[in-house]
Formats: sequence, C-alpha cells, structure tokens
Amino acid sequence: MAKNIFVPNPTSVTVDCVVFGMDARSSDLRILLIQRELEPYRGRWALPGGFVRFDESLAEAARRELDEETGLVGVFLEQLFTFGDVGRDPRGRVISVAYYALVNLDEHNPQASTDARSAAWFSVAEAPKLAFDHQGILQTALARLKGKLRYEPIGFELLPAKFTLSQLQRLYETVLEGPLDKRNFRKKVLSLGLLVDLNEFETGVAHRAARLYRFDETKYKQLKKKGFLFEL
Amino acid sequence: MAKNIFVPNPTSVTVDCVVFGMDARSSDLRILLIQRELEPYRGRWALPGGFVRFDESLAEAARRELDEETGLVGVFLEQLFTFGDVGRDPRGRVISVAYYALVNLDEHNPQASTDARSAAWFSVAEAPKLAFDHQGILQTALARLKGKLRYEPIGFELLPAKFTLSQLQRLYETVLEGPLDKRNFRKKVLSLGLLVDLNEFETGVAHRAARLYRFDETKYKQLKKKGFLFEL
DNA sequence: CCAAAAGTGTTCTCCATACACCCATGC
DNA sequence: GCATGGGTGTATGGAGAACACTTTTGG
Repeated sequence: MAKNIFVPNPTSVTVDCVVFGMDARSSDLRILLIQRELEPYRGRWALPGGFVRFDESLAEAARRELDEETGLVGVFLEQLFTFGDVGRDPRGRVISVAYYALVNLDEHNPQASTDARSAAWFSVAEAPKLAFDHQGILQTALARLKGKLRYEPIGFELLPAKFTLSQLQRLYETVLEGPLDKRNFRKKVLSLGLLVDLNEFETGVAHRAARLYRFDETKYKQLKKKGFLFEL
Repeated sequence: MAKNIFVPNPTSVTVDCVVFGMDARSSDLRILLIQRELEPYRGRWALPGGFVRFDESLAEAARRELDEETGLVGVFLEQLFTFGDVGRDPRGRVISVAYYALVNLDEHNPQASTDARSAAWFSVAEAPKLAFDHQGILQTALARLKGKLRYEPIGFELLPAKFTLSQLQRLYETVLEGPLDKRNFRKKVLSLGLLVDLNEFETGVAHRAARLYRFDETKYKQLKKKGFLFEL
C-alpha cells in the first residue's frame, strides 16, 4: 500500500489518557500516572499513553495503551482535546490526542491493575510535576470533568455499581469544589427518576447503614433519545 | 534536526474547518465549502483544510488554511474534535484535527472572500455530499454549535458588530431549531447586562427601525473571571 | 449511652413561561 | 392607510435555596 506517497510532513501521533479515579470512602479524586522508563523525561511521572499504530483508530489506541500500561479495560473513555504545539515534545513533531477515563477505585483496584511496574494513583492536589505538557492536559481534563458533571451523568462512572446517596453527593462536592445541601441534593437526584433503590444497605460502618442505589443506564438512554436533559 | 529518529509510524495530520456563517437578514445558517481540484474526491465539495506543517501549531495551521483557501482572517476559531479512523482517507493514514469557525456574512462577504477559485456558501440544509468523512465532521460541528450556543456567548460571532434583538433571536431560533417568545427572549438577554444600546437604528427597512446593540466583550470577560455563567 | 452519619418537609423567593396589543416607518 | 415588523408588562406556576431535628447502628 502506497501510504506515504501523498503524505507530506510525516508527524507522529500519540494518545495520552487522563485517568480519574475516586475512592468512594475517602472521596478524594485521584489520577493514574506512570513513571517513564525512557528518555526524554526518564524517571518523571507522566500520563499513560503512546504512539498510535497504523491499523487502529484513536480510541482503539487509547484503550490499548491504557490496558498495556495500567491494566484497565472496559472503562469510560472520551476524547478530550488535541495538543499540537510545536515544541511540546523534544523528540520532534508529536501531536497528542488526549483522552480522559473515569474509573472507580473499588472495582479497579490500584494495586491489582498495575501490570506496568510503576503505575500509581495520586491525589489530584498532590500530583507531582509531569513530563511534556501533561500538566496542561491534566488541567484541561479537570475543567472538562467539572463542566460535564453538571449536565451529563458521568459521575456514576467514578462510583461502584452500587452506591449510597452520600457517596454520590461527596463526589459532586469533591469535583465541583463546594458544599451541597443534603436534602436538596437528594430531592433533585431522586426526582430525575434515574436511580434504582436496590433495597440493600451498606455494611461495615459504625452508624446507620445507608441505602444502596444503582444508576439506570437503560432508562437514561431512552429518555435521552426523547430529548431529556440530565442536569444536577 | 533529528526529527524522525524517535518517530515511529509516521502519519499525516491535517486540519479541517467547518465555517459557519449567518446572513443576518435571511437568517439562515450556512457553511463554507471548497471544491476539490485534486484526487481523491476531485470535483467534490469538502471542508477547507490541509496538512499541518512542521513549524506551526494546530490552531496556526487552521488559520493559515482558512486564509489560503477562503480569504478569511481574524475569525472566531475553536478546536472541535479529532477524527482518526483508519479508513477515513484513501491516501493512507491521515488524522484530521477539526476546527469550527464562526463568521458573519455581512462583514465577510461571500464573494469578496473567495480567493480560492471555488469556495462557496451553502445553506446547511442544502449542502451537497462531502468528500472523506466531512459529512460526519459537519454533524459534529452542528451538534457542538447547538450545545455551546446556550451557555457561551458565541452567537454574537455570527452577527455583525451592530445587530438588532430580532436578529439575535432569529439566530437562536435557527440554530436551536425552535421558536422563542419575543418578550421573554428580550427580557432574558437584556437582563444579562452584556448588551450595549448604541442608540442607533437599522436603516433601509419598510417598517419601524429596530435599535442596534453590540455585545460587551470586555464586560463579559470580567464577569467570567468572577465565575459568572452566561446562559440563554 | 455515645458518636457518627442517614434520612426527612416546609417555606420563601425568584425565574421561566404564557400571552396581546399599540407603535413607528416605508410604500 | 396599510402592511410589516418593533417594542412593551403582568399574572401564574414550579423549581431552587435555606434550614434542624430524629433515627439507626456499632462500638
């Protein structure tokens, strides 16, 4: 196949993934980083990612890299932004299509998922300085997460399948960086009619056990088709 | 410069621009297309765009191509999405970073802006079949425009600097595809405090002349810093 | 029995909506 | 004087915001 004949200015394309995780108990927001084993930026922490292959789409590349470097599969993944400033990679012209992923740390255990030798979760507030322009990518991802949380039901991706209303509220308070009124929050969330009361209760807590709910994805998709707008 | 040494899988990167224009009088939404002079898809209409050069950022490339192919400069331009499916370009692996631009057809005259031989404005509803996957890019851009119009003041980019409230309303009605109540629309728009009444009036109309307003960009930027959210 | 978080209703304010007529201008 | 769009106010209902106490459970 004469791929390169019509292709001026060959350029490398990478994908980089900002992986957000939420510990449902401590409810602090974390990101998954890997320590670079090669130059440039050897030893520095960076977003998981790598070069896009000829025979895979961008989303496929992002999922493959995520699997290879962190062991994560089947997670929520969405394109974020494409970074292509001239000097962003010292190796030459490298354009990075950034993705962000949402996982919950209970079901995707930090330790167990670490196929790569040096992947680790960092609290967003305490993240180290990152390689390349990954700091900027992280900031962009945080802004996107904050913005989307309000009008799309992506928060549930950060929680276990069964969760309590307090967990959901703490998630929103953490990401949006502000307190929410408990009664109003519950009223609003339940009024959407998208949570299924499982009639089960959390265990192992030293206080009244909270009811468990799950998000009704099927119902949401139906409503969305009819023009329904999620908003919290 | 040893650009290619560390660069596996050389791939071409293009930018493509979805240019939206609004004729303030007829208030129908148009896009700017160019007719391809080269294979593949020779003779077909396509989005303006081209290959990214080594020494320019993605946004710079988009502006350059826009200037070269359509004569447009200084317009609103924002990254839309990156398209990288394997078979999207018959020439080989070409990844396209799509941008969308907003211009108003009064100040950027359709004819005058046509440096390229065959650039033309099409009503979005009546656009021809496009080359490559540009149809999909257009759909994505339309969805983005519709979504952003509600909570960011980008509509003003489609109008002349001085505009009437009816023009603004028709713009919203066109893009959002639904009628709006005149009194409520005016009340809401004016209550934002972001329109400056110029105490001037439109001319050349066979009825009562409407007041002209301009959008107060400076004030908006100040408010935005303080956490203000535009919403219509 | 104490600590810790779960769970629950009402009031008030404000904003979105619905709705119809007179005004100014060019022809 | 008539056709065309410009411009204006009010009443109603519903949603968001503020707010405090009782319940349940484990230790």
